[in-house]
Amino acid sequence: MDAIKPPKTLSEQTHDILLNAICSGEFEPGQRLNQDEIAARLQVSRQPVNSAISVLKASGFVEDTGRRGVVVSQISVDQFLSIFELRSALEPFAIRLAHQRKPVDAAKQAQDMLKRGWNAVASKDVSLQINLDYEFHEMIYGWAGNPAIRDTMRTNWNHIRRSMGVVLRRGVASKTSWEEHDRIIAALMRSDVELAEDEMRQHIERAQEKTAALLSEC
Amino acid sequence: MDAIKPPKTLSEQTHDILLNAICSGEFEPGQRLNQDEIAARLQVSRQPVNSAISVLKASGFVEDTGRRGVVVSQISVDQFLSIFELRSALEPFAIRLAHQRKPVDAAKQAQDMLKRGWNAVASKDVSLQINLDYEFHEMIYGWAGNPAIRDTMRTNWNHIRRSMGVVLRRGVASKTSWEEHDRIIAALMRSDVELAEDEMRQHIERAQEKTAALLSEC
DNA sequence: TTTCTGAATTTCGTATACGAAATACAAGAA
DNA sequence: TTCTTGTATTTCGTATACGAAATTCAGAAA
Repeated sequence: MDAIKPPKTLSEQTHDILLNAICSGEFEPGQRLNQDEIAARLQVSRQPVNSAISVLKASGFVEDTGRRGVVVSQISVDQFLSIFELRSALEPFAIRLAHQRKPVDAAKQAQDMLKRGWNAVASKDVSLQINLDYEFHEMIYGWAGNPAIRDTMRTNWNHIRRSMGVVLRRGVASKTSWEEHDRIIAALMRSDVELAEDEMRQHIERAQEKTAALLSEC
Repeated sequence: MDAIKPPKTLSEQTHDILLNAICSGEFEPGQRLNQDEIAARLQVSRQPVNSAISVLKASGFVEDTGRRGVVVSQISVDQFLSIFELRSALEPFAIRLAHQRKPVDAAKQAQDMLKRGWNAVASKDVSLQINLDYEFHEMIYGWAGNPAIRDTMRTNWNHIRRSMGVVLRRGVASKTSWEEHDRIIAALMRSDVELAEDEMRQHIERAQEKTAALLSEC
């Protein structure tokens, strides 16, 4: 029997809500975070808000102004590119590990995942597409059996989400993205690691190019 | 003229002190963190302590017991191995980037760094050796010009420090480690990227083997 | 003796209070 | 008018207060 977990604290809930607001684009880069205002809106005292902001500051989603309070961090194109550069090394590596360690029901998981992805593309629901894109990659990290890779990418993903939202909202088709996911899985299931790694590398590079072009526009 | 920076808040100072206590091994894995006790010892109220602990929890250095308060996270051998697996992909990649982007005074920086490293080996000062080992690798990340890699490794490094302390305190010579650093720099300065990458890969693997063996002993 | 039970204690999360520093703004000087 | 300067307001960080939940432990029941 599982132990009963205590429910999330107000501080944690506040953190999650703020993080999501930032990553979904609801709070724009540069926007000031006023503790009183947030506390009032969430119907809590300033204490959990202050605590949540400390965590956000430590993970780089907000930054000190040097003056009063914090603002949502800017999405710098350089930072974005550096994350994709990191991914271009890590994700093919994860594919290699996944090939060695993937569970027996990997094919089944993959089919399910891809199906949900294509449904999202059909539905034109942008935020669902972003979430499923992450879920796809996290599935691979899971197969790779390396928690350090998963944690690293989880943090970076939130930074990417902020940029992706901008891009996808501008109507860039995520159809090609899921075609690439299809091919990655196909190669992996055929145990053609070299090809799977290469498809992944290209997938990342294409996503980077598409996004960077749009980011530098605005 | 540079702007005057506000001094670190008590919350941030408390966080830094606790993080260091955890990573240096002063606080052992499993040890309970009592907010009142810490507050009294640091001569602050519980508020900054609570805030600091929230940040430590988010970054995985402490974990909820499900009961009351938090404890220092266990150093799991699996987690340790996964970080080194991550490094084995990232660090050679960083070398490749560093080769392309290193600054003109890289050779000078490297000589200085290596000299300080060898002095530390001679001095037998364990914590200095650990710090300089990190500084060496961070120098490479700096040359690589990729902030995402640097941030990723900075977080993971604190987890590594906890394990390294155990190993180095048991008298494992860090002499070989600096010999390897020497060879990495030599290859990089000769622009032999393939060799430099390979030396780095081996450096990581050897460090992993040494540490893992000792970790599983205790 | 050992096991159970519930009151006392501890210790957390959160609310509220307070002082300090920054911003906003109005009134006077140029 | 525009610039300066002193004051009121805002808003942060931190201290303190308080209620709730978990732990501890003394005393009763077995």
